[in-house]
Amino acid sequence: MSNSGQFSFRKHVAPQPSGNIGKAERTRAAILNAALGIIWSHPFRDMTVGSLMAETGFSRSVFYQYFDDLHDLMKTLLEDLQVDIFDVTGAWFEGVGDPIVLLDESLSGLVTVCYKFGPILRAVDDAAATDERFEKDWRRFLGKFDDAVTSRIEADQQQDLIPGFDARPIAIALNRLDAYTLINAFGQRPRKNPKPVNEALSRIWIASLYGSEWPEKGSSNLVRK
Amino acid sequence: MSNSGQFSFRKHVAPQPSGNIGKAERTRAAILNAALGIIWSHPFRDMTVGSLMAETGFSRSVFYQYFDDLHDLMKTLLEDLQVDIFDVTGAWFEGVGDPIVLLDESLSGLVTVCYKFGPILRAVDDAAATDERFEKDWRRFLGKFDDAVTSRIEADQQQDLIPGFDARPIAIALNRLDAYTLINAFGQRPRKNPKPVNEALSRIWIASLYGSEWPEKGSSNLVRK
DNA sequence: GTTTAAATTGACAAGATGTCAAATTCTGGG
DNA sequence: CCCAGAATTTGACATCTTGTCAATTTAAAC
Repeated sequence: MSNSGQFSFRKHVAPQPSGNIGKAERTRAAILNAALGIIWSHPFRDMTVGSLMAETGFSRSVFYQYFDDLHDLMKTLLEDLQVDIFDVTGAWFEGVGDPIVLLDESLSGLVTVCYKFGPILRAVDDAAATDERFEKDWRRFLGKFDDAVTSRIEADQQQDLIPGFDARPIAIALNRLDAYTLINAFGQRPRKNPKPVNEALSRIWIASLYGSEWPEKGSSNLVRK
Repeated sequence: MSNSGQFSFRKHVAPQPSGNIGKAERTRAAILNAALGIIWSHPFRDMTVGSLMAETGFSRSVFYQYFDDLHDLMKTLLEDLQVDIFDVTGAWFEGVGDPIVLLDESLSGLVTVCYKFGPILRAVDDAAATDERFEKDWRRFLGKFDDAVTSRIEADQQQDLIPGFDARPIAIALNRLDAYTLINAFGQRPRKNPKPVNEALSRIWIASLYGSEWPEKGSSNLVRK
């Protein structure tokens, strides 16, 4: 899905013995494209195998030749999304340079990708609610980020760039912040303006991790009146 | 749902002309209790009208005498939850006293309630994915918090307790942080330990809103090596 | 061109939903 | 105590969606 939106699934088209492209691969790609088309303008709950295959012109049973069910199809979409997202957020995770600058870069990359693929992200989350196996896939996806963020925080803590709190709960919380703020903002059209979203996420991440001064509970200078 | 868990739906039981309780009310309550019982140990997707009514001993069609569909039932559960949550988070919203202390109180109240009713919260979110009308209810619910938090932030900004950023995007982001961190932690058993969750949320909210020192991008004292 | 494997189809059984008319059970007035 | 009317409950039905299968059509290799 590194291409720009709805159509053409080069990624899924395996090379053919001859220079030609197999019918099967073309059919599979057509189904995936039809799915994207639906997801872009309708919630996941409105996509049935029937409505999906109607878009393609093939009969309904063809679907089952290529996918186990709709959630299996969503898994493919999620895998593509995962590549794009890890690509674009790599900077901070690798961590060479000013961590605040890197974090800012990673977040704005994330916002850009999710702005582009917001409806897919939303469909993935919706689909996870209705299928046990796919829910696990979605959790695994989020879990990878939880691990990566936890590691990054712990590394920076060892250098005293980040105060020494329990990293994992914060990592989990910040990832849920991202995922659901982005789904809320870009999950359906009309999508919100990405700028304020980006600023909000940056502010919260940076304040939580690198904001150096920690007000004490009851610190007098913050008491009203 | 101010009572402690699965059973007894006094709230839904209307007073009777005579001291007695109508059969209808009892049936309705039995259905709601059965729903809670299911939600506590199974994901929402496994609850069908059939499985639900099997628990009650009534026939499946009785369900439709009392609710339009499962989402209509979930709406009732959400409404109860909403009361409990607004109850317990009121402190910071009203805002008389040290705002950091108040915020901390509100958050720990929220954690307590969600620890108690986590599976319901999760079921509500899952249910929202499968029904248009109920999704709107869930959004309205979150929206009320978005409004309340935005107001509170703006009020504190006017007193220079909080820096003058665009309040609404931050409010939305922080509410998604809460909702989905809590669903993740307490939405299914075994629930996580509430203490670290509470600490993580407090840290993030307080740092984002009242953390006074804001590191600049590229500030040299944070560059590695 | 024929053969063999892949791709596609239509028909089917199972499970869930929401509706309805009919049957049963309550309730209050005589 | 009994009965009429209302409230409650039931079983059967039509519809939709899903996933499977055997049969048929189409494409590729020899």
